[in-house]
Amino acid sequence: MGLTKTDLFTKEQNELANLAKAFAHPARVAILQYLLASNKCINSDLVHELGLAQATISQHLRELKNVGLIQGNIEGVSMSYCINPEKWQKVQQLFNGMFDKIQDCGSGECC
Amino acid sequence: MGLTKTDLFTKEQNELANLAKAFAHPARVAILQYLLASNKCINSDLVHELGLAQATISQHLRELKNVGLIQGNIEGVSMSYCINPEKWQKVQQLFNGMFDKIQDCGSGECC
DNA sequence: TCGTTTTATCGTATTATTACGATGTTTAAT
DNA sequence: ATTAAACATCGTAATAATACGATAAAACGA
Repeated sequence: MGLTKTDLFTKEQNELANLAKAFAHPARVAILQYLLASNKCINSDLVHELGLAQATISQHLRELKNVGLIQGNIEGVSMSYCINPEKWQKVQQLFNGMFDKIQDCGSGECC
Repeated sequence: MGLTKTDLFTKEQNELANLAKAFAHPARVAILQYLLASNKCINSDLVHELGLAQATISQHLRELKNVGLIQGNIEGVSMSYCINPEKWQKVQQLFNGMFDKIQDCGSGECC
């Protein structure tokens, strides 16, 4: 127990869940918002911006990179991160594909 | 340690993260998809549908209910669940508010 | 009333996540 | 060559999440 039974679910369900997991921490949301706002990609002055330890930020960045939401480029001494636009679009489509499936239920309650 | 420092982040960031957490498990994604497809709200024949134990399904349903994504109505012996349309719309807006902030970066790489 | 069905909750074992200090590596500047 | 700055990774402590058996409560039918 304590282990998610991924084999019970479809590829899409697991994929969606994994992507959602990337958004499921306020620090990662903050990092993504920071990247969205600054376009010009950033490294970890996120440490100063967010108030978390350097190792912690690095860990969150790795998770975002592992699901493909961001990408990193070496830039001299520092590591420059930015949103991966292709993946970002895919994520948007995947989530909206689910969001849009809601059916109109007249006025008020559905059940 | 091991405890998320919510006080470091904005209300919106924490809210988005909490909602994302609801989507961050394939069983909950599957439950939501099932509800979206059947509109006519369901109880736990999700147990047979998903292959998880009754207690586990109940736990996932409670989490979805706690964030407001679904609502439950007593219907005789059973409990009938359905999507909460108002919340669903809010979630969609919250996520798209973030998704849409991506800036066009010409062709190819952004950084 | 008695038994059945449905579901919520509790207790608990297992695994995952979060956070950070310490350490090592790489790059640039002096 | 030394020093400093920027990161990633390791190790680890603390906490959260996942899954399920067991149990209890509520509603209905026989």
